[in-house]
Amino acid sequence: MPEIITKTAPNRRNRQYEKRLDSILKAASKVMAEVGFEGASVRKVAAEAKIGLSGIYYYFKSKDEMLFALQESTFSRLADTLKDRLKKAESSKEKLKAVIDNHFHFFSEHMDDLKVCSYEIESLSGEYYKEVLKIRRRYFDLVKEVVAENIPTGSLIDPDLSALFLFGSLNWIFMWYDPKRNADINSLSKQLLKIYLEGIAT
Amino acid sequence: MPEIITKTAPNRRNRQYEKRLDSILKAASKVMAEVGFEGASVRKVAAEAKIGLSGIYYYFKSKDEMLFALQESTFSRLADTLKDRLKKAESSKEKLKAVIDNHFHFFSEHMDDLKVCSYEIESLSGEYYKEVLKIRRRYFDLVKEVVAENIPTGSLIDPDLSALFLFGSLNWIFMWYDPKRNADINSLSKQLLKIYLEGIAT
DNA sequence: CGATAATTAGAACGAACGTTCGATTTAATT
DNA sequence: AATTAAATCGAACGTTCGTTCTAATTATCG
Repeated sequence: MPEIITKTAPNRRNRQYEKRLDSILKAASKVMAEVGFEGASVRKVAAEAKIGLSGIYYYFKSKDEMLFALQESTFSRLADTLKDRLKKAESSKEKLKAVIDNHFHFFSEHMDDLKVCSYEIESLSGEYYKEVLKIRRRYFDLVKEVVAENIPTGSLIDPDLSALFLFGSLNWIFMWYDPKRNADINSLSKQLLKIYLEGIAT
Repeated sequence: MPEIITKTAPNRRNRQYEKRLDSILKAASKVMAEVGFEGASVRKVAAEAKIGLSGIYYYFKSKDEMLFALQESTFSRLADTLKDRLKKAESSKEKLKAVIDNHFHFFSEHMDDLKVCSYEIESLSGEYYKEVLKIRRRYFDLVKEVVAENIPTGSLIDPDLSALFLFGSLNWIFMWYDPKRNADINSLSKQLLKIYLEGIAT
């Protein structure tokens, strides 16, 4: 039963600590996005981060904690940028556009991070798992509310289901998106918004 | 560079061979769905299949081949049931309903198989990877055609993108579906069809 | 039953795994 | 420059990994 307390650096004299930690997380997300959490050995992550194997354990007490830190950091950033965008949106439709835009843009800028977050929840267990679930839940509720606003009153459409289907379209992008081949993100975003609001048959 | 030739059983006198092979594939999909391909050790699969560790290698020459066989078998069945349903459909809309129904029903009956197929493509490499890609491509094209039929002429909607978004909604179900909590499959299917055709805002 | 082939089991291989530890190097403070 | 703490390193630990043997078992056929 791991404790989840953000390691508070004790008055560090060397200011490189945070940067090093970030660079390890970046390496971790790159390796894990490529070969999955189980396949991402601590040795590979260490090599990618240009640090010794044991050096990793100066920053994380276990491989699990590393994944947890990565997920927490990523989801926090994703939710923060969404909240910012939502503030600026003035209609329900604009809010929905903000959700889709934010997700796709965040994806295009942090593919590895988001991929790991999307596919490696079940690799966590115990307290780590529960905590990440809570963070995800908050993000989901945020989106669900926006979705609900776009469903006319009296409609038979279920907001929960709709939001889940939307998440599917948003996250499945990992399976096919190729920066070289595919259209720009804004075009993707526009198309999904149109389909999700009006359907393909209109 | 592995050869991909379906092992032709040489006039077996013991008819248990096929059943044993199926039981191993079933065990493999169960374990892999739970802990992923990397996490699914051959020992765990063997234990689940109630066979000795080395017994596995009588049926498969490597762990990779096991995953390949599982994916090939699953996708073949999925595509076959879809083709059957499409034959019976009489309108474009009914065809689309067939696609969604088929996918969700296949999911509910073979969750483990489909989960592994959805998330473990990249675990394959070389010839195995290429071959599975071809099979997936065929299935995708099948669906894309149905999607395209449902897009009015002159519409700005891109069939490829639409199909990909649909696949997202269909496959993301792994992330949230709980047989105990969620509504029945038919209800899910209906909702997605409605949303996908008409949007949430109508 | 005896022969033959199909199937399983057990032990072993080197390699890679996550983690720990003590020693060493680097940087900041006096 | 000396001291102290932060940061890194290399070696080693016990396990587990995928795979390969050879021997034993089982089922089928003459």
